[in-house]
Amino acid sequence: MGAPDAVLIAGPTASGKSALATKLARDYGGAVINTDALQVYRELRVLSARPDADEEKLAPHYLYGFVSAFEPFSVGHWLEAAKTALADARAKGLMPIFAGGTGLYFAALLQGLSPVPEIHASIRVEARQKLSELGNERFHIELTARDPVMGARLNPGDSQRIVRAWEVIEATGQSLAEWQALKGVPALTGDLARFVLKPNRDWLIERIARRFRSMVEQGGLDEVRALRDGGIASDAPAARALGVPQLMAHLDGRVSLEQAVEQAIVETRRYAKRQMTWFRHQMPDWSVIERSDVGEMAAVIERELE
RNA sequence: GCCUGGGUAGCUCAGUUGGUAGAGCAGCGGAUUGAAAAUCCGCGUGUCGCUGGUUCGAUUCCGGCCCCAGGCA
Repeated sequence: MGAPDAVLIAGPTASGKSALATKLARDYGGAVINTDALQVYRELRVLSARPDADEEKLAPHYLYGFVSAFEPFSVGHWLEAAKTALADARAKGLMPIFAGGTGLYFAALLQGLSPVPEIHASIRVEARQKLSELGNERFHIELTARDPVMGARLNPGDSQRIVRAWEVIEATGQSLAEWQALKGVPALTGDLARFVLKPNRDWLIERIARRFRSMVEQGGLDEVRALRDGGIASDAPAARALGVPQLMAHLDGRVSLEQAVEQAIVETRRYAKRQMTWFRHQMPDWSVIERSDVGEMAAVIERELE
């Protein structure tokens, strides 16, 4: 069947995606393109488990640590950057290998995003202020009055989505439901080899705990301290990265380091569970790889690519 | 050895004047369209230490045994 136009590797946190992607990139003359929402942040090398300089030397890497944790960032920004990276890799004759754990980013890549206009920052701020003034229940009632479809679709507790729905109808005069009914344009098409890693759960749980402890030993606290010194907003995406709120609480003297570490490990486990739910239901036709050794995973993929 | 307290969900515990039990945390399942490592929705998963007795019925009452913690020797 020959080489595919691109390889996609999705997997839960700590499943060994990066090492696998790098190995494949070396074996096939490819480039690794980050498909993870947090590994884009420059300031979070350790805590986001970003490949280090040595690993990046083994093969070309795109979209790792390329934005500031203090700047606004979202799927849309990532998708634009991914298109550029994809074109660049192809121009250099490198096989694009998308690797990461963010299901939404893969969805955006493969299906595109609905063409919702950019919402001005002032409206976004206003929406959030309104939510905190009114509280979820009343905010949701108000949203429903203006946008019955989204009001019915969303749960009042779902702060992130009710705010989004509100700001969209406020800024565009149209329901987010109408916008989302307009399909996006896929950014990546062609012959795609798609794989989702599904490690043994006990193995993954063990690895998550071990990895987080080593992150703390390798400077994780310093990264959090830097974010804090920089005055990062507590609702900024990078401030919500796994481990950051917990270590921040420790730096503020509210919990012991051990408590912070344990809590961060629990949160990471939950995240892995959510990721696996996404992969199971949103990516039903991807090839599942149940091995967890990098060499074995690569062998499975290489066999499929023959 | 004796005394006291305790053995109930993965953990910490509550409770049943006798009708096979429920909270928190953990866990499990699900949703997911521009902050997604986010945000949200749903679900108790159990030899009530073991063993006899009383009883229509025992996790609950009584006896014996085992285990844990503390105290006295």
